[in-house]
Amino acid sequence: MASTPKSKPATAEDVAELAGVSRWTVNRAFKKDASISKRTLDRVMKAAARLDYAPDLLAASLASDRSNLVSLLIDDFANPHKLVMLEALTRVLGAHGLDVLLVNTASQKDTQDALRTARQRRVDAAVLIGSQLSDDLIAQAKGTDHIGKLIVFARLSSEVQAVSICVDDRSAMAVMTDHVLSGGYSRPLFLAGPQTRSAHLLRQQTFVEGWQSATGFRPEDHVVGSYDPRQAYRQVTSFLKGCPEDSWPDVIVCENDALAVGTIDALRHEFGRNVPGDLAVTGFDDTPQAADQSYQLTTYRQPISAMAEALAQVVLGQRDEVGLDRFTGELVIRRSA
Amino acid sequence: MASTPKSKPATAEDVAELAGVSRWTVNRAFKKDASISKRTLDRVMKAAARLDYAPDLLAASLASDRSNLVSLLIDDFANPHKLVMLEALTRVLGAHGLDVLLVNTASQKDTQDALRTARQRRVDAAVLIGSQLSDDLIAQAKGTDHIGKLIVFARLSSEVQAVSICVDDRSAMAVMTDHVLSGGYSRPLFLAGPQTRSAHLLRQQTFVEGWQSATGFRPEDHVVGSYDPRQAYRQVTSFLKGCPEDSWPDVIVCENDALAVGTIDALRHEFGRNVPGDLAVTGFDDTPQAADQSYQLTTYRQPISAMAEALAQVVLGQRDEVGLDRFTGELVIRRSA
DNA sequence: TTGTAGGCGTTATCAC
DNA sequence: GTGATAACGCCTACAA
Repeated sequence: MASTPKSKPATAEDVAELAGVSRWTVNRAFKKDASISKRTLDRVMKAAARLDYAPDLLAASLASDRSNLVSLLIDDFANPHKLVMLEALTRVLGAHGLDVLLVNTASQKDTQDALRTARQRRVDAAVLIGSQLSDDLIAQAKGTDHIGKLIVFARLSSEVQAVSICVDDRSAMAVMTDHVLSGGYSRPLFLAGPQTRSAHLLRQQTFVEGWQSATGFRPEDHVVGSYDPRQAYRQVTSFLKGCPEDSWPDVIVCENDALAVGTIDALRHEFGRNVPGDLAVTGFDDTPQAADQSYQLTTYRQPISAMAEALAQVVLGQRDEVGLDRFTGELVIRRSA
Repeated sequence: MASTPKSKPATAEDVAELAGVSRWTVNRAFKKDASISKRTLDRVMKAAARLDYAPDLLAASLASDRSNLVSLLIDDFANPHKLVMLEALTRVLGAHGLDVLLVNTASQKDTQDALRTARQRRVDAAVLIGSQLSDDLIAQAKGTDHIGKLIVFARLSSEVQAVSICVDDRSAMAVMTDHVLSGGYSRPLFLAGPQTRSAHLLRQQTFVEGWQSATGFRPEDHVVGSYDPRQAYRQVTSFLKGCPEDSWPDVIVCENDALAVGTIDALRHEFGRNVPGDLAVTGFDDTPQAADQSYQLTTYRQPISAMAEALAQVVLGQRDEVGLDRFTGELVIRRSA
């Protein structure tokens, strides 16, 4: 129907000719401000429709130095929460006219590459949603200076070159700590994810110190190598197998839901324990699984959509970059603790 | 360290000047064939390194009409299997030098938009990983003709404009049917996902007809509105509540794991049944969850990485487009059936 | 409101 | 092997 199939796409020039105007007028017609008369605009749009014309974003980016592209770097696809974030980010950024470049940075080299291509594609921002090594990578990254903006999403970064968009881990974990304290448990265990930099230990630190100052006892902790439910399953299993029966925890506070889900499974299937009957467990993130009847996980829900919204505004330069690491979510109390 | 921070990125021109060659030589140095003398190449590369130069992909795409960009359209983030696909696709395409544009096409309008921007960004291919409406959308889509390639991934499409990369549903489901038949069940139920076009009914049809021709009985079926474990949970619950006790199925064959997981949860938590003790369940996809102790789901594993590899080759024009809808995976037998 | 230069940083192609 | 010319399709000025 429209235009000539199999041929090259129409350009502003073609439309201009058909509409009887200059091609600059055509380009203007496709911008929001559009200082153009209604009549010519109509004519242009009609011609454009007939030729199935749409402005070339490559040429536009090249000329304007704004790509409306954001690249998302993810190094961990084992945590189901990543899918939730991707959904929110693509939805919200898309609504703002920003396209998303998704990059799998499973290896360190990949992250360097990703940052380099991000620059080569002139992305307006590179967003790290990685769990691991973010800070080290940012610090090392060559060419970081030419990337529009460097943003760490859903994780606090201590790197000054980057801006963090995340919840206030300290206050979030304080709320969780209070809840756990009110449960009357006496032997808590904190299950942490991969240890990288100091900023990442905030949840653990907040819980441990909060508990200690309230009870006088310093909780145990254990570290899992990645935010993967299956790995948590294995590590929790071997850890608890090494624990004398009488020194078992009665509540396991996990750094996030991925760890919590693996923990609950291990407790059930490796040790035949009930949650919360024999042992309580808490998470962080409120992934879809957390709400399942099988888990009914007490957790903390981050305002992902609002955070994504903030990200969009930062990228578009419509928002001040202060307070972005102070988002507040809410405690979701279910049956697991 | 390198170059001048906060300034604009270096161009080939800058490097040329520093290396004492012309800028065309610089550009040539950055291509694989590189018809260039070793000495000048060294000089150029050294200069490039000093200036932290990297070719501008926007300009390259504009001039060459190849963007090395593939856009992935996803309309359903509730199915955890999507994360597995995204991991494989980003990993494999990335290894081939293809970047991935991720687009959330939750609404029909979004898909049209996505296809349009795909064209505007001159993607080399648009890949639909949607579960719903793919065919209708493809058929309606304006501007489809200007998109390098239109590919439907992990789903058979009957649309001629698109090429499907997927397993042979018929043979895959035949294998599953045989397995279920050998289990000695007598009242199977097929749980299907959203019904769209005929191609999508292949698994159901294969199972139903296979069972019928083997036993003489035509299995019941039930339809779930989306590939969402939680929705499956609800719909299975209400469906079974309407079933007289004596006409309950003894095996539920699900179109995929998302439905199977929701089904198992519903059986356990709404009806107190055991799987496979009281009832067997099968899935399709072999998502990570399927391997969990909680489910131990018998399912069918698609060769996602190989399919992603094929996709890369098709996009790069290195592969014939035949047999792409005939991939073969393997039956994964666990405890659920 | 509309038209005009000049330039964005490459690639393709042809000279040397 | 290297240099040069002409696109690629648009945007930011500025002039009419």
